[in-house]
Amino acid sequence: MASLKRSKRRRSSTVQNEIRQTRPFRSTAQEATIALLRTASIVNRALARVVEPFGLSLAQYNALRIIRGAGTGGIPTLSIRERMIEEGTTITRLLDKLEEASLIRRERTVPDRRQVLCFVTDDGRKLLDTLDPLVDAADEEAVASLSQSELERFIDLLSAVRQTNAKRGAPRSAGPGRT
Amino acid sequence: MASLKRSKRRRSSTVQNEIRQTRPFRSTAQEATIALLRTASIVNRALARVVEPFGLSLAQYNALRIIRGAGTGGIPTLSIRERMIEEGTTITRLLDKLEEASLIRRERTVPDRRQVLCFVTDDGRKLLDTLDPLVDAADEEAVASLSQSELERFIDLLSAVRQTNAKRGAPRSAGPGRT
DNA sequence: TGATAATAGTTATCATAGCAAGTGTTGTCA
DNA sequence: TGACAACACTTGCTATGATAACTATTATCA
Repeated sequence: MASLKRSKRRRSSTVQNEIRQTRPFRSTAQEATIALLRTASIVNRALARVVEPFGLSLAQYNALRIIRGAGTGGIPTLSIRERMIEEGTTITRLLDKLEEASLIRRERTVPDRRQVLCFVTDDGRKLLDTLDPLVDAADEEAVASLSQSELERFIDLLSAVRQTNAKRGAPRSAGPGRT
Repeated sequence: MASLKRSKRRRSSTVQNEIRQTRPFRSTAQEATIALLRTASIVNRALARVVEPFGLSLAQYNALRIIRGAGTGGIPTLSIRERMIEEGTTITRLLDKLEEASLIRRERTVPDRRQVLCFVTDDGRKLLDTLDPLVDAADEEAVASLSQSELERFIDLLSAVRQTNAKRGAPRSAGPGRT
């Protein structure tokens, strides 16, 4: 995967060619947001196609991984939601499905009976063991056109964009939840 | 909006802090795809909130803009779909809504009665005239943390990612449809 | 200790996305 | 010219996401 030669790239944009808009983008900012959304949509579907044959949506797979990542102590429902890619999503039904499929198990906590802790089951762990290498490969493929340094630059730029938008609009929990 | 000082940024990742995963990302590629999806999700919702008060989803707004962009000649239904951010989406019902709201009008073409041309109405144009500056502002805000040169770099990187993924997975029409 | 607020989830509602199958129209070609 | 393929949507179905309202439990504090 040779890194792209784009050192002298003309500022006439590829998204514009792809979308074939009659008039040019009204601003570079607009071009960037559209490129971002479009790219994410494409990558999202590519990844979704990897896990769907196993009966999971991408969101379910991510939730399952988050639950496994929490270890033997389990993780409360809302903590999962905070860590999901889509932050606002309704987590309960997603977990219902995972529980129906015996991939996780849930139980109310002892001192605080409001909380529900989630644990991955052996079945869940087994499924993840199967899926992880496939998803890893898909991740690599998705960004295969970027060199390692481009990748890091890419991550930095994305972080910067998130940081501006995290303040207003997508409030995240403040305190450092334990993990 | 001064561009961020990140010249010597440590490679310990912000997404990782945000998502507070117990174990680190398994690869830079994984970190990048998650950062991409998460960032897009945040920006998507920020933009959606701008147009929703006007009764439009972001997808509807985009479709409406595409139709307007086609000019007085109109644009066939499937050409709209090709240019949408979400490529696979079912466009018919989306257009139904726009037509119900009198923002567009549709008619079968004369020689080829399979096609349905879409035109923006005066109401639609008026609504866009109201929305455009708001969306423009939201676009600028979404990427406000990036300098102009960072923006262009960002767009380049996104283009590169799309190009790898466009081949397999998200087949786009080949020929240059007229516009 | 009893009212009120804050937490942690759950449920309801509605709109949209994704996929697949169906319909009507045109093109191709024996 | 008649069958079959290709095209341009359209419709049905299921699942997911966004919001908001609701329930149960715990914390606060006069």
